[in-house]
Amino acid sequence: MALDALILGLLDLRPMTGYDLKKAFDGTVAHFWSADQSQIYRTLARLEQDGLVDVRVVPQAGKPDRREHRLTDGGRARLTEWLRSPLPDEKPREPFLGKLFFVGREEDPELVQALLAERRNAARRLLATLENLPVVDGDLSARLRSATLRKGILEVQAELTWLDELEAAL
Amino acid sequence: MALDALILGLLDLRPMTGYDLKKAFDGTVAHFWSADQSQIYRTLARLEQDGLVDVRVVPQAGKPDRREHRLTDGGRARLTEWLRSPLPDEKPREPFLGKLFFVGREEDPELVQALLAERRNAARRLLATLENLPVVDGDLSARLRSATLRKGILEVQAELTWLDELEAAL
DNA sequence: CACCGCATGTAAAACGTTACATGATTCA
DNA sequence: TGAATCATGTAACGTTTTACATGCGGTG
Repeated sequence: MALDALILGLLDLRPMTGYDLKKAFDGTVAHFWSADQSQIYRTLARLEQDGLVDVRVVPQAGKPDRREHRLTDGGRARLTEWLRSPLPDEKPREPFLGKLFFVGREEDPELVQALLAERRNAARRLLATLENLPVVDGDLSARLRSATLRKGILEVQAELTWLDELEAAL
Repeated sequence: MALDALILGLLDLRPMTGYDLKKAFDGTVAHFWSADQSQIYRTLARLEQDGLVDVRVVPQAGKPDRREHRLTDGGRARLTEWLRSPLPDEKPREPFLGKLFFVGREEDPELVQALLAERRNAARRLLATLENLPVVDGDLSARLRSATLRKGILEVQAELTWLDELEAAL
């Protein structure tokens, strides 16, 4: 499962609590994956059971104890295995395009405009978010991470261009 | 659920069997949605139970009867409702970017090359598929459908460009 | 005999929503 | 002072998706 591997990958960067992971999903990797809290905690529990991570409880003053998860050797092996496995087929899921594909039947040009406008707003918000994520320049790892971000940005920009073109054509 | 709505949308174009729908998912709408057979049949059964589609059995010579599904008034209403509902948040799921994000830890430039090459092949195949899909020019509906396809094509092309750039930079 | 057209069934894995709990701290 | 937010986590329940297997009557 990809979520397993992504969690392992994040924990390989540094040990984290479930809470930390949630923030990582909402920040660093938001442009290619999302996961909600309960999903993260459940997965973490399973990874622990499977011996891929272990937990160290770190007391804090004035805050709940941190349950820090870190990779075991088995976890590192699992991550490597995933990185070397073939890519799964993509299965796109784009509700926006789904709507656009069928919205013509409503015979309502304003509805089309509204749909495009809604999407444009979402795209702009996303672009702003991505542009605020830190770009670090450094070794191979850092450059690859930046590249994933760059791809996200290019994609949103391409979408905005496409929207311009489409709105002009209608 | 979006799959419900997409099936309703397709059936609104013309009545279809589950089998026809599967082909539609693998062809016409492949660039923004995928569904497997069992999922389609199960969903059709549910839609029928809910009174959103009904079935007419059409005998054929030398082949199993066709179970043609067509929209009821309720089904059309449901489709309209979906088309007018707000867009859900996107939750990206891109295993490729996930791997790229973490693959640096393997300290293996060849592995990176292989990953990019694998992706490039997939992108090229996808581009070929999309370019072979028919583009119809006509009324609003037709133009919107072409636009979804155009977006798919632009996206893959942007990805190929990004791959060029990235490979050159490494 | 393999494949097409057409479907059914079942189980497991994955994902999401909602609610709850607790002790700081910050902000109006 | 009271409300909101942060930091951390648990739990129950429901929905979605995936994977895989099976059946049957043609046709080339």
